[in-house]
Amino acid sequence: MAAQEQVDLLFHALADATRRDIVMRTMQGEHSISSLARSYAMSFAAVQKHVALLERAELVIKRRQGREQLVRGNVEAIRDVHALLDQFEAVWRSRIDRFGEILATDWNEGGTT
Amino acid sequence: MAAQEQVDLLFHALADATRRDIVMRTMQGEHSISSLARSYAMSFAAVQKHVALLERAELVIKRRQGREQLVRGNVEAIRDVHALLDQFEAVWRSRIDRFGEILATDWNEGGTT
DNA sequence: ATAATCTACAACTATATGGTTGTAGAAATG
DNA sequence: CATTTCTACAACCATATAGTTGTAGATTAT
Repeated sequence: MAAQEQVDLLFHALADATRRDIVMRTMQGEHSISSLARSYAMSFAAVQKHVALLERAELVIKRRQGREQLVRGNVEAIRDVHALLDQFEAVWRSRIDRFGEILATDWNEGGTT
Repeated sequence: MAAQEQVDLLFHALADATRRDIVMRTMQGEHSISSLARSYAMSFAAVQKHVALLERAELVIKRRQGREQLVRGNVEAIRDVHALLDQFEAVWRSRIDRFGEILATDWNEGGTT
């Protein structure tokens, strides 16, 4: 899969509150799909679809233990997204540097809100 | 709009290569919708839809200048996404701290790759 | 004044997505 | 061994999305 498609998938996977919650829970510790499914007001199959999408986005990793699949969050993928956002910010910063807009530094840049 | 819906929108807006490119270009400097549209192999109306979605996600800001709308990137929204990702990483870190897995610290944590 | 450019949106189409129900196999439990 | 639990996926439906074409008004250029 091309890099851009993987990036599409990463952001798309996080564009849903249920999936974000699954990632958050599995960052804390491993969960089976059934135990995850018990937390959401939707069918088991729906949760399973969410987990499958998260796996394709490499935001979670599954490992089988007997009849159960245990799911754990993958912090490396979060760091990948982080790095992409850093690129956006770097472009914005280079714009300020280029124009040398002194007023720009008055924009609460990284400061108090 | 609820906070979670806005987060959905933010990640969804970034889940498309064309929209990411629009954000990147407008982080560098203001562009009219027409000048943006000339960069992509799709209709003007399609690009306009993308810009509208980015505006709803607050990733870009529009200002009218005569008959043109000038679009500029909004780094604050990028920082909002950043902060969300930091929360995921914080949860992952607290898991490591809780278990006190010494081996975990050998995982190139924040170090050389 | 007229033509060109820019923008906005409606209506449409094809595809993708989110969730459900149903079926079925593997493993754990009693 | 029988039952229960867990998982995987197909087929379906309703809704959302991505892009197109067409129409129209506002602004700028000639």
